[in-house]
Amino acid sequence: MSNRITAIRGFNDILPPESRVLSHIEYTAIEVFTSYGFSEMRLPVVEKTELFSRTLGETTDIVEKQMYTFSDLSGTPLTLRPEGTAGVVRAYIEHALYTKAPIHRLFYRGPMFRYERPQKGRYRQFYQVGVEVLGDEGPFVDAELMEMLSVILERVGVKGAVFEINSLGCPGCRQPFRQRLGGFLEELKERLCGDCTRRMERNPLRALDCKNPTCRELTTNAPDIYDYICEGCSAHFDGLRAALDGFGVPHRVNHRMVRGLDYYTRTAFEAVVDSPRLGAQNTIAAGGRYDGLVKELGGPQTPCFGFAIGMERVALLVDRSLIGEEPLFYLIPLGTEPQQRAAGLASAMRMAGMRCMMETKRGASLKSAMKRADRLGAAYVLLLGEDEMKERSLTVRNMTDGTQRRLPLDTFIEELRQGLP
RNA sequence: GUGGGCGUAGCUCAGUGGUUAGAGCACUGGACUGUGGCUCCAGGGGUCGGGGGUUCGAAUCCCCUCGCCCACCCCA
Repeated sequence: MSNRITAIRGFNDILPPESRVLSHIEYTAIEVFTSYGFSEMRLPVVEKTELFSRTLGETTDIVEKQMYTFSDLSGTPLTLRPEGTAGVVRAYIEHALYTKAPIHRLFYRGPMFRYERPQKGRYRQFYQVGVEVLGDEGPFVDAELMEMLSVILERVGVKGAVFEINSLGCPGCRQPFRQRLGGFLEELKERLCGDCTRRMERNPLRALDCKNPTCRELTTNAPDIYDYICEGCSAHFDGLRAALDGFGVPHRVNHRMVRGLDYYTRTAFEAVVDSPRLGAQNTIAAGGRYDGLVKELGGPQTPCFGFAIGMERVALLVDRSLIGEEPLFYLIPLGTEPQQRAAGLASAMRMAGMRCMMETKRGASLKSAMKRADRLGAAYVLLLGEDEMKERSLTVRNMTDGTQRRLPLDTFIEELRQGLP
């Protein structure tokens, strides 16, 4: 047992029935995305390391210590994608999509990888579905996409999500603010917690997000980004709030919210849920605007907005009773002649869109076959034995209430589909 | 990277120095030879996470190690 090969830390096998929850979220999200005009982009899971180190920021945690980086046999440094946006932008430029339409609405899905210590709602391989709008400067789309996200959450039964929004300004106005904030923190250096003194150099904005009560106290009078952002950014943020009101999306301004990636500009947001089911986590989806990224990667200046949903986190909150399942029909043939006949019947049922399984164990007793049907959660058992064959019929047993009736072989599919007994 | 909790059957766990390590659930079969769930009976299944030590004797005590979970950090 101990020398068996197991999956590696933070890489989980997602088995039924849990896998169904993930599929349900993904399916729902894609359906909603599609209704908002998004199309799928299928992207590689591995990219050149440089793509991430350049776009996410050299000093971000992800780039510094969370990337799965390795060299392939040719010696090229590669990285398992830690997030989706960089790849989308890379592909957008590589295929010159900006020459094909002024605005693109794209979505992606799949696993992301970050080397972190796993805990509830956080894994080394985790799944996201995300969207990106490229070529629209907002702020109306920003709000539209948040509204789209709220629709998805509502459909999968996640209650109590709050949208926290903030403006991070643009490179022009963020720089002075950062400096001013750096100076402010410098003076408090001795009294701030260890984490915050470390944050000061790397990313001073993070200190604003510290949970330590002393730090919170000390930073109550910290400079507010609102006093620094330029007119354009300020108008954009006001526009966003108005648009959110227009869409009826409840939101909360959080001037201290910070994003972990450097490429964000202006709008940043998080969908936050306060629930013990999420463990220490509270963000289930997040995103924002990245108006400078396309240009930085060699494309034309292109304003963009996007977000990603953390599927495992949403899975912790979904209302599982909303995940419906088609009834399962379990076909049990008894004897050689019925067995030969059964394959055709099962095939016809499946063709008609019904979910059907057959007892495949040869010579199994009816009792054990019934037991298997029960365990598989069959809604109905279809019994085909010598008696039935003689009168060209089928015994249908309702596994919930135990009632049975005979239906003719020629018409039973029709009858079952019309009204389930 | 740091801290805490936990590793005994497929799962949930009992057993804290003394025969051959147990229970419930699950699995297979039977009672009930064409009828599941409830009941009863039987059966299969264990390097007690791994290694070392103490002891006449270790699942149990000591040391080391690996793994899982949770939290910090950070994030989806």
